[in-house]
Amino acid sequence: MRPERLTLPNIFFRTMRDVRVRFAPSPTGALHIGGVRTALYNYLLARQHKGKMILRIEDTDQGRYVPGAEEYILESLAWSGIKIDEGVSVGGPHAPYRQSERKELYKQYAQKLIDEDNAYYAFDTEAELETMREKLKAAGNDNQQYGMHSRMDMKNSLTLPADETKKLIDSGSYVIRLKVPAGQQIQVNDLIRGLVTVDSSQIDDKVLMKSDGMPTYHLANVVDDYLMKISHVIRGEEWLPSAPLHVLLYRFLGWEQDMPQFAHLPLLLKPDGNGKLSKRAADQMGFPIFPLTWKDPATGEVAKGFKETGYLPEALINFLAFLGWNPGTEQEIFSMEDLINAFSLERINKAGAKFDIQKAQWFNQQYLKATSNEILADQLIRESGQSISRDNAVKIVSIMKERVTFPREIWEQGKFFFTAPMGYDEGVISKKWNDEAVTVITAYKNALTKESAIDSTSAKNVLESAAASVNIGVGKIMQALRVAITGNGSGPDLMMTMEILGKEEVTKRLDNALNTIKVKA
RNA sequence: GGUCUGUUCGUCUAGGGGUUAGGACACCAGAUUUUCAUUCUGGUAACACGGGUUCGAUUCCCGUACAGACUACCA
Repeated sequence: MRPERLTLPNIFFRTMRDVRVRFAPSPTGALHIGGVRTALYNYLLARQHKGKMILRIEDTDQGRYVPGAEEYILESLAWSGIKIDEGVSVGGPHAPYRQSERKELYKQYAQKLIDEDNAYYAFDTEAELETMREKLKAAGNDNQQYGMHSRMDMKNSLTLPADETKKLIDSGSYVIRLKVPAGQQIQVNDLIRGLVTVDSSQIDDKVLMKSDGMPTYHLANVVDDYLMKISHVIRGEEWLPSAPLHVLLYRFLGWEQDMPQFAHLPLLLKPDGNGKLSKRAADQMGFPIFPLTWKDPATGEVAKGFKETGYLPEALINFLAFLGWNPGTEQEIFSMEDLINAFSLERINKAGAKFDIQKAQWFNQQYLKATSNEILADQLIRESGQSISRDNAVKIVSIMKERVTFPREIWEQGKFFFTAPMGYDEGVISKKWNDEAVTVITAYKNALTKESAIDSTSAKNVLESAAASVNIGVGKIMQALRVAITGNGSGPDLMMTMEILGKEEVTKRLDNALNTIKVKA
């Protein structure tokens, strides 16, 4: 039996409460593919329960703000098919949704914590903090943190006389730290991992308000989740260690009854070795890590996205959904609609998932094959820049799409549909371009000239009779014929290729091949 | 180092006290195909280790190992 992850009251609680989830990235660069998955799981839960998906921008670190990142996040989610019900760009009842614009809001909650002796002012310099850590380390202390073992040795409103404290506060340079109580077992009931218990001695007196007046993630996230009536916090596993701190904050703020449920997602790991998926790892393996192409405004460096690489959003989403979750059936192809119906937090895995780009390619191929010829034909006409009839475009696409992983490969590998070969595959020439081939192809060309037009059937019939007339099997010269027409040793159905090319073009190319390719002695 | 989390084929995973441990990707082989691809069929391949509990453990418990995350006035 699976371990019990939901207690009965929890189930009751969840069904009684409107599902409101949020995706809360910080605009410090391009959205990582793992972030897309986190957003996806949030979205799936929201849609399944007819709830709301909220996008909140966590830009409390002004130093790390990257221009364009927010727009990038919006565009990436839109491309992925993840729709935002409330948040930046769409607004909503809890606006603003950008934390920097909510700055004033957090102060009162920090003040409440101070008033109730659950937080305090601290004035230590960076150097003093460093000294403290070193001292604790030298003394053999296991955790070198600003907390119950060290706070009374530091420069803060707990240790300084009231008048000096006031002076320092008035000077404006201070932080507010949480006063973590001693000897408590803090429990987080994680929907994926079960009950996680941490001793409060392991939690340090985290900074809640920074000296620039901005809240840290911990405060802002708890305040906003409460104010925005978030029902489920679904986020990456890297947040699990700080979840007890957040529980403490909810408790001190008097919001424990309304605290959201937590679900900490397993990490996305790099394909080889260990460690979490990074841009560096992706670069090494030669696959994208961002949904859309991203140009770093600081360095000018460009990172190609999944979209630009040729991934279809539906395929990427399907693939991503299965990294850490599965429906428990043998169905693998899931549309967004299917995912919304089938998704459940209970079936999310605990262990990290390695990012297997080959599986992503397989999904892409499945979705490409399922895409209608008409849609792909329009794309082909647009992207190839060639003037071809829609009829022919549909034919090209229908024989090419089975063979490729990405749509662009249809025209990359089908160049010969538009231009006569500039050269011929050497390997095929040396093996297959012999007297027999020349005999049959010459006979074939002559027979073709007498036809008024060709389609794949007549092309084949004519070829067979031409080959029979010189007593040579068709099979022996097929590759030579292909190379004469396309320049390549392999490709889609040759008869259909000839139909698309038309009689004139085919005979022209055969002539050309007959004239230029020499039979090896 | 400390805290937390995790560990089923190479990868994503199903399963769960007695199973031939299932599927998918990848890989290999065969069939089909004029070639390559597709498609079809088949195959190789896994319960990290050690102790318990039990008639029986891959499944439950405890350890160990390994891995990861966190350990900022970053999120």
